[in-house]
This record gives sequence, C-alpha cells and structure tokens, in this order.
Amino acid sequence: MEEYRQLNIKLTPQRIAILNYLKGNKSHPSAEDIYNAVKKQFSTMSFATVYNTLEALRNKGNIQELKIDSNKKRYDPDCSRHHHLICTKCKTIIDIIKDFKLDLSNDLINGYELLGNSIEFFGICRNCKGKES
Amino acid sequence: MEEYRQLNIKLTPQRIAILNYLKGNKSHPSAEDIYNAVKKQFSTMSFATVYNTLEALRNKGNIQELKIDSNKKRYDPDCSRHHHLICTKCKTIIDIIKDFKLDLSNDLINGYELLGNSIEFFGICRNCKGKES
DNA sequence: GACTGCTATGTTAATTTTTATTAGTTAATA
DNA sequence: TATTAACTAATAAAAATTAACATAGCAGTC
Repeated sequence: MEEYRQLNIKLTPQRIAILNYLKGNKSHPSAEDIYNAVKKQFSTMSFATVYNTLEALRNKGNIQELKIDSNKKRYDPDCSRHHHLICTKCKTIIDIIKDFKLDLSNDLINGYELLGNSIEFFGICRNCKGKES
Repeated sequence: MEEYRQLNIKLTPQRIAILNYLKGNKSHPSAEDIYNAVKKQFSTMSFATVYNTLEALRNKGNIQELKIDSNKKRYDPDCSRHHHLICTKCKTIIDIIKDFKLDLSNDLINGYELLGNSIEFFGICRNCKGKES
C-alpha cells in the first residue's frame, strides 16, 4: 500500500484493486482480463476506468504495453527489460529474464543509434507438445 | 505476373494492384496504407477486399503480419526470417537481415521446445537524431 | 472533521480496426 | 462460351479502444 502511494497517482479503491491484480502477475493480461478480474470486486467497474488506470500507470513507467498479441494490447507489470517466449499453439507466454547484448554492424543500421532490443522467442509449450498429432 | 500465378490464388485486377503495391515494399504498410494506395487505381476498392487478399496471401505464406505497431497490424511482403529496427520517435522501421542463433538454457524455458526468435531492435533514426532538442 | 478543488468514475457514445454476410460479378478451366 | 467456384464491394457487425461529460469521491487545507 505504501508502495502504491509512491506512484503519485490518486489512489481510489478501483485503482487499488487493479494494482493488486497486476502485482506480481505473470499472465500478461489484456485489458479485458483485468476488467473481468476486477469486476468481481467492483460490479460497476467500467472499461474506461481500466484503460484510464493503465494509461496512468504507463505514464509513470510502472507497466509496459506488450505487442505479443496482434489482436489486442497486453500488459506486463514487470518493467524490467526482459523477453518473452510464446507458445505458437496456445499463445501462453513466459518471461525470459536474460540480457542479450546484440550488436549490429554499421552497414545494417542505416545511421540509426541503436538503443536496445526486445526478443520474442517462439516455441511449443510442454502441454501442447503432449497433445501433438 | 508469372510469379503471381504461382501463388495459386485467383488473380483479379484488384489483387494484382495489391500485389504490385506490396512487391518489394519495405515500408511495412498497414491495411489502411494498402487501401489508400490501391484506391487510387480502383476507386471502388473496399477494405474487405484488402483484408481478404492479405488473409489469402498469409495463408499461402507469402506475407507476414507484423506486431511492431501496437495500434494496428502491419504487413511485410518479405517472408524471409528477419528482424526489425524501429525508431522510437517516428516509428520508421527498417529490416535487419541477419540471423541470430540465440539459445536458452533449460531452466529458462520451462519445458518449451524452442523454435526460433524474432527481434525488435529499437533506436533513433538519423532523421530524428538531427532534430533532437 | 468540514470545506473545497481537482481528479477519477462510470455511463454512454464515438472511433478505429477487423471480420462476417450477402448478392452480384468475374476469373479459370474445360 | 458455359459452368462454377471464388472474388468483389457494400453493408453490417464485432471487437478494441478512446472521448465526453455529469457526478462522485479523494486529498490537502483550514
């Protein structure tokens, strides 16, 4: 609760519920996932509030927007730089906490100043591998 | 034109126009970009046709859907495995044609079978660097 | 603790992106 | 050129996200 105060955003019960849901959450939820989860506590919760809160958190650098899913945005409360491994069958995502120092030669980057990288690994999870035809 | 025939999709004037627009296109256009470009030739062109054609091409493996932009899907006619470098300011994207063999230790991948990777590099392009405050 | 200003909420509606439906048209093949 | 299966385009619908705005509630100040 103290740590929430450091966010410097006005703390409302709804926001606290969202923060609690996100805290330590490794499921990379979409706005809809968050909405459904928090709605159980706040039946009046609206999508607008979810989006507003996510936007506020993103501005404070306390959440990152993921582009792993092409159909909807997904969010990750873990803002440390890390990568993702996604199952191409069931789309389950796990974090890959490891730093890769990838350099690019000057002839490749066309004058860009290289700042970093984000890697999406893909594969088949254990569960889907078992079910393979 | 001969190469289009090998796609094994029914070639219509609209589709040929889309294919011509995509051929060698390095701008990673969105559906809207394609629609606007082809509409100049076919004023009756509809979004549905763009999406249908993109879907048909994707099924044939002749185009790939990019997730670089969180707001809309973007498409790349270059289906070779490659990576992207995106300017964090103006969102311009260039291709990075280089293979990275990135291995992950077993304790990281949680039983997944690792199949490959796709890397998004980010940086500042030459143009935006010039304008920096 | 009451007052007050400012901000968040939630309802509703609008936008944006994408998919589905359908009736009419056209390309491919014989 | 006739047949047929697939495509087009217009429309509508769905899904995701953002905007508008009146009301309600938080947080500092007295």
